[in-house]
Amino acid sequence: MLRIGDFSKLGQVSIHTLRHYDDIGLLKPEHIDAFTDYRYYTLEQLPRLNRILALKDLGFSLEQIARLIDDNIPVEQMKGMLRMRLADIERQIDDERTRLMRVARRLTQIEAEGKPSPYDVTMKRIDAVTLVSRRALVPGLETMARHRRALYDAVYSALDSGRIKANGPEIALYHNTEYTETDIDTECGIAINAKDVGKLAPVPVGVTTRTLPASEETVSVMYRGAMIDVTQAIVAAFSWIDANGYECAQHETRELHHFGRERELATFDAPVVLELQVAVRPIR
Amino acid sequence: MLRIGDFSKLGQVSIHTLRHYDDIGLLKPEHIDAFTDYRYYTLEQLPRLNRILALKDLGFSLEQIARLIDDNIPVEQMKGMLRMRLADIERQIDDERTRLMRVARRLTQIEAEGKPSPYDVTMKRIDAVTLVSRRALVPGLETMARHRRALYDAVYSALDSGRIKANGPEIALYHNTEYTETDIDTECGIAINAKDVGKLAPVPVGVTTRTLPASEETVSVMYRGAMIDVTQAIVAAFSWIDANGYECAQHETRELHHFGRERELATFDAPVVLELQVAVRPIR
DNA sequence: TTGCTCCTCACGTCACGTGAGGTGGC
DNA sequence: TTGCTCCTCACGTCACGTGAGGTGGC
Repeated sequence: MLRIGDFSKLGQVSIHTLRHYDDIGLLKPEHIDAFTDYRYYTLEQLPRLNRILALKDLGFSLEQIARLIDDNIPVEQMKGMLRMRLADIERQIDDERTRLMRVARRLTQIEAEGKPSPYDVTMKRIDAVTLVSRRALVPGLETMARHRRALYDAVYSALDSGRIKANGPEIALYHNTEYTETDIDTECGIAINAKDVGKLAPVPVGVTTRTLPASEETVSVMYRGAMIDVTQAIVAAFSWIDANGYECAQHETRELHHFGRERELATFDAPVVLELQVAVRPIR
Repeated sequence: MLRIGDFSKLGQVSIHTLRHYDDIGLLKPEHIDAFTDYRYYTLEQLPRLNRILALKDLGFSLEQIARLIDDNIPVEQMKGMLRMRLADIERQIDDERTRLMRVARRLTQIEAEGKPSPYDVTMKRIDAVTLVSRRALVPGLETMARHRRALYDAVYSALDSGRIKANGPEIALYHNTEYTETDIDTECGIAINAKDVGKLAPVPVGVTTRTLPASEETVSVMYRGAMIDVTQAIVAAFSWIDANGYECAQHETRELHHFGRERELATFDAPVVLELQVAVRPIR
């Protein structure tokens, strides 16, 4: 009979670990002294301890190990658990590789620009939204504010005449596939509850209703500053997408006006908080 | 001002998470109502939340994130933390790949033999040991027991004449580089305390003292059964080494007699518990 | 008034590590 | 008798999740 200290040396585990395995019933000492409560192990228990450690090495939890060891489980089930483990590890390696790319990209960004980017990119899931909107080609940046005011006016008048309430922030969409400062294909809209679509009376010319699809993988950037400088954040988002092995899944960038209504801004220089979203997918 | 529920929707985090970030001081609400204790956030806090989430995506702990965000830390330090993170992730991917190999190997082993192997392989670190031993070429398995008895007799008589106590189990070493059943190059020894080397009087012919080096990466297999069948466990160990991308670092297999003294065994069929150890290194 | 939202404990997760305070064995 | 080994609580880790039980706001 071995005392816990000797058994722990043979097995290369801490005494505390052995006590823990006793507590959870994974490896009970062969005998416990009734007076001293000393735990006594036998040499024959060493292979069991080794089996536990070997399975722990493979990444199984102690609960899984208990199942793999105690019931002499059927071979098929054992194989099943190993296959699950394989899949888990593969997924985890994939995740870590993604992480690696992101960290590396952040590092090269700092090295290139000398300071960390003010734009932090995250990934989200987004739900589908029912959008009432109007779209137009804006000839240039100078006339942007005026054009968009007209677009939003049309959208809001459609909502008002149907007595429909907005169901989220304003959403502006940019449809150009490349960065441009002329002929900007812009859509201004607002989300409504899908059940309210029927309430829409005859709408102003050019106003349409459609559903923007949900997107499992969406790149999101929070922007805080003047409306007029938002292109910086758009550039940051696309450079992130490019550097991290993604591509656009839909050819549009969404701009969510968390700050409120664009029409109520004094100028395009006023500070706002908005969110850019681009639906993406991994390249191949 | 946004209530916690609205802020949590904008940021795509749970309310509980926001409360947690408040508790640890990572993201304090802009205002807390003195009567209701309601937390109120502002839109301007959204970019900070996003930065937290982005850094969490990179795998930083909340404590690290607090440092990366709060003090406007020097760029060099920021780069340093990113490089550390890179190294951590790379090491983790390596670990997972090792794990993957082990799980895969276990699966193919079961598929090949129809049942799980009775031998569980683990990796250990082992310390250097000072060994008093005698070595001989054993012509065949039939005479193994007799030859080894003679070897151990010589070793024990050396210890006895120097009044030295053993400092661990008996260790038998197999020096053959390949599996063989004839001319087995066998060494039988016992560990002593390094300080006792001087006490050794003139020793029997063939008995020598040397230090077995420590080994960071050692493959270990616990064996329980008859001495005579131990070759099965040796084969299992070497097949594991081969399948998991390792090679032997020293051309010897150690056999640790945890069960006691080989001389006191009635026969080589008696059940014993022993451990096989092979020092290894990753290939390339 | 009825839901809805928010609040503060408090415990659980996972596999132990780290003391605190005390006792048996040689 | 003195170290050494062992014992049982009990709390800490990490980033929250999950109730319990209660209250403010429209």
